[in-house]
Amino acid sequence: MPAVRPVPEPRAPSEGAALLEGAAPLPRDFYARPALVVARACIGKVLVHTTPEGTAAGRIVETEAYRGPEDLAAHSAGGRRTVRTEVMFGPAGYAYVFQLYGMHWAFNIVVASEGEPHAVLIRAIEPVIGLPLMSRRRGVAPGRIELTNGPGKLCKALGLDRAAYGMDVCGAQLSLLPGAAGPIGRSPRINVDYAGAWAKKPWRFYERGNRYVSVPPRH
DNA sequence: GAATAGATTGTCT
DNA sequence: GACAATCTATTCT
Repeated sequence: MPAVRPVPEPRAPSEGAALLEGAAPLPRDFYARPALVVARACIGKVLVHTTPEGTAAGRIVETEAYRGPEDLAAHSAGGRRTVRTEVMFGPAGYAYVFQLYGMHWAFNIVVASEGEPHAVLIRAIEPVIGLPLMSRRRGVAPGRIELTNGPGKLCKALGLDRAAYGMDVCGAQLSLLPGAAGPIGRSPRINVDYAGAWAKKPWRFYERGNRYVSVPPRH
């Protein structure tokens, strides 16, 4: 028996399909709120991305808030405004996608008000729709947590890359759908040790007990 | 289970 | 030219 974290079963495909039919995307004002509020509110919501290959979606189970220019862990630290960070300075509800380590992509949603370069990083999802598509993109069997338990992995699974930079997250191709969350935990953000005191802030949110959370929280 | 190294490229100094 | 909001395979214990 593998080691033990509580294991919610993945939603049945029928449940996912029903979810897709009924729900309207969360409106832009969902994102136009403080970063910590949105980061927490995103837990349990369903991130959906549709491409010519098909639709894939998952429940968000882990997020992090980034709040430049003060936050030294943010790419917008110190008000740094470049081609890469530009979208963060615009209105809420658009995608900030960046590449890291030369080969992985990470997906964020711009939040707060225009001119405030804040974003919420989506770090892990629990697959809900398009399991075969995600499995094919990742080269990982459906049902394995390695499908989507990390920022780079979920981007690959959902087909999110540079093409999604600046994309509207309130649109037909890319959106969040309503969803409920279980108990929510907090911890410091992952791999931002370079940010000094800012690295210690408990700005990571996750659904407690969800096996898709990328880095197992202590307790 | 834990620790390590290697992959690989856009972005910024 | 350095390095990154990571992932994987491999090599220990």
